[in-house]
Amino acid sequence: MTVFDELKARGLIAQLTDEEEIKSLVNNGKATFYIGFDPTADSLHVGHFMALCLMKRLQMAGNKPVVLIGGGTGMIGDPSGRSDMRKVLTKEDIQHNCDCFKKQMSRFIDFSEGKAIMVNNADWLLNLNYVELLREVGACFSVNNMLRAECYKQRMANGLSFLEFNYMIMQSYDFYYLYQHYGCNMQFGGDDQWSNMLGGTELIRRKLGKDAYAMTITLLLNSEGKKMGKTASGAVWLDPEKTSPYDFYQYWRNVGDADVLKCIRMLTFLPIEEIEKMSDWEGSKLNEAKDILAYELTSLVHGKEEADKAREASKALFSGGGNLDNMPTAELNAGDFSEGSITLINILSKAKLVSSNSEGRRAIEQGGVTVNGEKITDVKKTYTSEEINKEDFIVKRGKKNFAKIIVK
RNA sequence: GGGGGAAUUCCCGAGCGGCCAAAGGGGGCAGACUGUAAAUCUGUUGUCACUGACUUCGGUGGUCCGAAUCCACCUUCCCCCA
Repeated sequence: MTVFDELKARGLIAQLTDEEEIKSLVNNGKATFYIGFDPTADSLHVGHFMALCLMKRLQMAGNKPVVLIGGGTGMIGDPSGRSDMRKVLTKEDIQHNCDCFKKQMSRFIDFSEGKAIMVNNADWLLNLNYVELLREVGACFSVNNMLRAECYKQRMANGLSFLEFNYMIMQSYDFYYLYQHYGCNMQFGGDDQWSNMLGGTELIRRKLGKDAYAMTITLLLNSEGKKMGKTASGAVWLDPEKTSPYDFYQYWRNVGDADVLKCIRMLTFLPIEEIEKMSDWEGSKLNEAKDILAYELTSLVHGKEEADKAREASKALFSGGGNLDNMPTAELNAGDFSEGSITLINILSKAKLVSSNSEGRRAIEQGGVTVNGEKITDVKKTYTSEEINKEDFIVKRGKKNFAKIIVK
């Protein structure tokens, strides 16, 4: 199966400018393509992961990826898919984030000589001269057309600043620049980037009379139409410091029935034939698919060893048996005890199982807290360090939040 | 530049000078049911030393015994006119 057909079969492709042309470029390893990453945080998250996978797939087929870090565009902020303005980042923040991105990406993409390159659009955007730019590319854009773009429409209600309005022009300029300097003939991006990307192909056509192509990746939405990779407390990060491998594993272990296969198809590198076999799994059999999904992704992102640990811990906690050594652990020290004992509420909050004492109290009152399998409903319950260290001391809040407590 | 309107808790959104930690919905959390799923039902959802106290309604001052609510100024946003 060709790369292109594979992408298609996995449902990764959302929109294309020219299917035949893109197909032939990509399948023959003739594409030099770029994907832009805005350095709005100090870690990549699941949304970026899709793009990284796509790059990897295409790189394996002989195409050359250009990773564009938006050090320059990051100073403007992309209004696409947002109803309010982004926080304006400082130069220092952006630089820091760029550095973090580079480190994480190197895990996935082979940046060795001639295989792939990484560029930062700050290098050319920041030196642009306003009037020159207006004359050079400003004339190629129609405000009428821009305002018709979906990404701006959504913002018209709440107000769109001129700063953000220019984002499309900057992104288009990037493509134009990369085309000229690196022979970059294709741009990929999230589906929400479509109009920005078209701006680029259009600019290249007008300025250079050449064809360049754009393709968008399907946004990974769950069955309710919400972006996946987001939890109530924020994104699911690829950085183990921000989202532990265990939590990462659990996130995928808990996807809804309706979304498992889609996720496996779009995010893992399992052969399609193997995935097709799972398509008639139902009911509790689907739980196996969830385990496969969680394991595959964790091992792609954090390595096999971490994936094994996360799987072990999950087995131990949810189905009994197994190895408890790898479960999330919280350490207490002598200072946490007063008069030789510590309240259960304090343990909960030290282990970060709850975010405030009030929440801990509530959890206990509602029967949501278990210590070594025994439900505790006494809000004032206390423990001594001997009791905690006697054997494994497992505190559980709700069904899915565990911590092993150790006193040093 | 002129005129009008808005800012409330995680989000949307109600809010009479005291009965306001602030209606309702969404989301979150917990319980029941399950398959670590979904749906449903119930409880809960500012903080703490939790029958009490403390801090919150864009910001700063003021009026008042008492302010989310009234006044002044400031900030930000929306709408109409130019």
